[in-house]
Order: sequence, then structure tokens, then C-alpha cells
Amino acid sequence: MNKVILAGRLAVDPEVRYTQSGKAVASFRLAVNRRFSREEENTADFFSIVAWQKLAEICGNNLVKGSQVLIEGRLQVRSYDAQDGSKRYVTEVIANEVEFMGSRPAHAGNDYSNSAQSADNSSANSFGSELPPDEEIPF
Amino acid sequence: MNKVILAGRLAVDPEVRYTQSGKAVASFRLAVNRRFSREEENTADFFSIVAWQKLAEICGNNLVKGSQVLIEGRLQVRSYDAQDGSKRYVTEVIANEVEFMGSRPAHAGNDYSNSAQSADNSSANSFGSELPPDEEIPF
Amino acid sequence: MNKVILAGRLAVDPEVRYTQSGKAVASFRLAVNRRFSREEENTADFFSIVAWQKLAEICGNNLVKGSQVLIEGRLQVRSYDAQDGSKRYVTEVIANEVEFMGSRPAHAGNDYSNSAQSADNSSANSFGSELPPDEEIPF
Amino acid sequence: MNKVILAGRLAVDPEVRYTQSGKAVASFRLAVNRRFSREEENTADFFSIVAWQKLAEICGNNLVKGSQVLIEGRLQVRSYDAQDGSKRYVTEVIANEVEFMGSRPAHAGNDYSNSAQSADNSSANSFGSELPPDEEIPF
DNA sequence: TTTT
DNA sequence: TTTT
Repeated sequence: MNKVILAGRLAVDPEVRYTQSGKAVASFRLAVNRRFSREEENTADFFSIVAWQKLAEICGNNLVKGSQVLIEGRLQVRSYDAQDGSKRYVTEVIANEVEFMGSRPAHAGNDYSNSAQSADNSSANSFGSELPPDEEIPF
Repeated sequence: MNKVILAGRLAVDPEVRYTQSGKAVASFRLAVNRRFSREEENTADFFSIVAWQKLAEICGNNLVKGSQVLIEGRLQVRSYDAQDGSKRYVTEVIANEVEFMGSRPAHAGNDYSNSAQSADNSSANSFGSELPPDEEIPF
Repeated sequence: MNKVILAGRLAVDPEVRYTQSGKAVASFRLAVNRRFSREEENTADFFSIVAWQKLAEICGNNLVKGSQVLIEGRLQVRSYDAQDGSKRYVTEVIANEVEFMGSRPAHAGNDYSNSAQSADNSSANSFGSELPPDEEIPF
Repeated sequence: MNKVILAGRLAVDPEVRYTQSGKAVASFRLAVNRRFSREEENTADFFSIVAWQKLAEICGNNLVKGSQVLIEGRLQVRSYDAQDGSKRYVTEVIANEVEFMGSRPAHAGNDYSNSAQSADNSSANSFGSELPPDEEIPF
């Protein structure tokens, strides 16, 4: 069991990239407000969200900075080599579902459909959210 | 909404420390196995878990390296200053509940009671799991 | 571990009642849309939600039919005697947190604050969400 | 968002049945202990769990009365006609994942493998957990 | 109707 | 740096 559920707003537009084998990968930072910080209402934590394949494309096509979303996924640690040669670790949320919520930023002219899931009836399914092994991640 | 649920085993014995004001803080790394990695069964992610106050003490008294637990909490980013002066960020899970599960490591001679929650009837409550502001965290 | 997370809209205005000992209890039905039922977009499940004490009052004061909420709680079975003398069982979600989300019904002139939790700093805490034993529930 | 996570023990052996079209359906009641009921340790809630297709078969082959499991799924209401002609409703948890946990009942001579998920790499996938429409459910 |  |  490794489950994460976050509700928040995109801190940036999502970036969509492609692996060598052509899999789409979307990534963005999500601002999640802390509760009950009345005095300092705008205290938030920022988490890195990653979506794969069909879900990545849905995110790229439908979300912008400011979009309010509900995300279900799992925690994952990714290692990378820092510029000083040392190994560094980042903790990311690999999204399985991204549900678009009520209020949208005014400047979004997008066709918000409804709700997305990495597992759907068509081509993609929930393995879209798996980290494809033996491939460099393009970020 | 900021919710994390993890099931795994302690990679180390928990460390319990105290803030200046006397609040207990437990921390440990949790190994969470990835599912369906049959060939490579021992692939796991390691996450940093933090528990506060009464829950910290319960963890310190009842858990050891290898203990199997079910943790409910929230994700949080904490910044600290690296030895080279740069700012570094770590993502941690602040536990609200720690449920002790079935199998225990053979070498644990502890008196495993039952199940813990940061909110209970006595002195502590669910704010035990909040990061006490204006205090240095002792790790 | 007994955890439920639902996002949906109130199917009715919440009803707030009081137990003999004066504890507030709010109840309402929540409509949760099923995903990916494109043809039949308005297919929903309806669940019974119950909130206690301070959280009950916050719900009564801030939610109306149509309000979009994110609820965290636990499943619970309650038995009652049917009019034909037989025992009947209902499954309810006892809310711990109710987060008010983006879009509100146009007719709501309420002062939507922010987000509520059954555990807070003031009088109430997370036991507000417990079923008070030895008391008849007023519905 | 419609998510349920339960940890408990099977109150009965799972029953596996088949729909007209040959889909497997497993069902059983799960006993979930309430926390902090020290005096009355054996207070539990009993929930109806349903699993479909490949996950149903895994449950039928690996679980018995007393098995300790961690279940992830979604809440669903199902209507049926009572013997007196009236419509009756039951709330069930449709399992997406069933994780077998530590302690097993002593009398279980089964070959407990590991962990199951309704979405896997082979034939079945996460739609195994969907209620197949236009088919009578065999219980 | 119920599990440890 | 790592658990079974």
C-alpha cells in the first residue's frame, strides 16, 4: 500500500516531454494549502507530480497554472546525479488519477472535459502511470 | 486534502529526540515494497516518517527495525541548510496514525500493544502530529 | 485502518439535530459521480454522511444542497429497527474533515470560510467525529 | 474521487460465483476493529467486500476466514428486491487491490503468494473491478 | 450471520 | 544509508 491523495492548484503550467520510446511524461508542481493557518493563509507545500502516457497528455491539454485538481497516486523516490557529482534524491507523486475540480483560472480557454484516470477504456490503462524501466526519464 | 497511506517495514530503529520545548519527535525510514516486481522482489522505496509527541513515544517504545506498520499521515516538505551553504529540501510523511501489523521481527522483545493514533483520549491529541512552529527541529 | 475519501455534491441541505446530551449531529446524502460513464453522465452513487459536534455545526452553517465537498472519514454500520420489527443496517460515512470546494450553487448566500476539520484548536477535536456511546442518535 | 481503504480480517471464507458471461465475482464480509475500544476489544464493523474477475479468483484461492487483509477500493450502493417486494439497498466496497498481510489463521494450508491487484500485466486489468453492466449479479 |  |  502506497497511496497519496492531494488537492491543490498547479503552481506552473504542466510540462510534457517524451521518453526515447515515445511515452509522454507530464510534470508540474502542485501547491497544497495547509489547513488552519489562518494568520498565514497562503502557507502551502509544493509537491512534484508526475503523470505518464495518456494521463500525461490529458494533463498537458487541460491543465494550466492555477488549475484546481484532486490527485490520487503513489509516492516514489527518484535519484539523479547532481552537478557536483553527488547523488541526490527527490520524492515525487506518480499520479494515477487527476480529477479537475470546480474553479478554473480565468485565462484558461481550454476544453475542460471532466475527469481523467490513467486507467481507461481505450488504449492506455493504469500502467501508464508506471515508471517505464530501462529508459531515461526526460527531466 | 493532503493524505498519505503507506504499508511497509522500518528500515532502522526509530530515533526519538526532543525539541527545546520538550516535544518528542520520532523519525525513521520506512521501506515500502513496490508491487509486482516479481523478478526483483526486493525493490522498495524508502520514505522518511516523522511522528510527534505521544505518537513519537509510542513509536520509540514499540517499533524496531523490521517492524511492519501501516501509516496514515500527510506529506510535508522541510527545508534545511546543506553543509555547502545551499538550501536543500526533503519530503517527509508526518504520521497521524501508526498501526502495528501482523508479523514482527523475531528479535523484538517488545511489548507490542495494539495500535496508536496521534489523537487519543488522554493528554495528546491530533495536534501532536503538527509541526510545532518557531522551534528548531532536532534533526 | 478504516478510511473513506469522497468528492461530490450534497443531494440535499444538511439536517442538524442534537442528542440528549446536546451534541450536534449533521447528516446529508452525498452524490458522487461515477467516472467514465460518458453516455450516462449523471450516474451517481448516493452515500449517507454524518458529522458530529463542531464539524456538524460548520456543515449546517456553510453547506447547502448542491455544495461541492471533499470528505474524509470512516465507514460505519448502524443498526436500527424497521417498522416491521426487523433489524435493518445502514452503512454511513462518519466525516472527520469536510473541505469546501470550488463551485458553489448560485443560490448560496453563505459565508463560505475555508475548510473544516473535526479536530481543531478550540473546543472540539477529532472525537467530535466519534459516535457518542450510550446515547440515542436523533435520526 | 471515491476511495476506501480498510484493514481487517475475513469474517467468513470468500464465496466465488460467476456471472452469466463467465466473470468471476468474489464476496465476503470483512471485520474491521474499531480503534481505542480498550475495554471492549472485540468491537468491529462488518463490511461487504466484492472483487471481480482475476482479483476475485485470487481472493478465492488465497483467502480464508480469519485472513488479515488490506483492501483498497470504492464505495458502491447496490439495490435489490427484498422478498416482500420492496426495494432494499446495500453499500459495498468494490475492491481494486487486496494485499495479504502478516498473520494468517493457523488452519490455512494455502499457498499465500504476495499481493494482488485488479490491474495487472497479464489478461485482467483494473476494469475487472468494475461492475459489468447489463448482467445479473449472482448473489 | 460474523474476524483476531 | 536501508526492511521482509
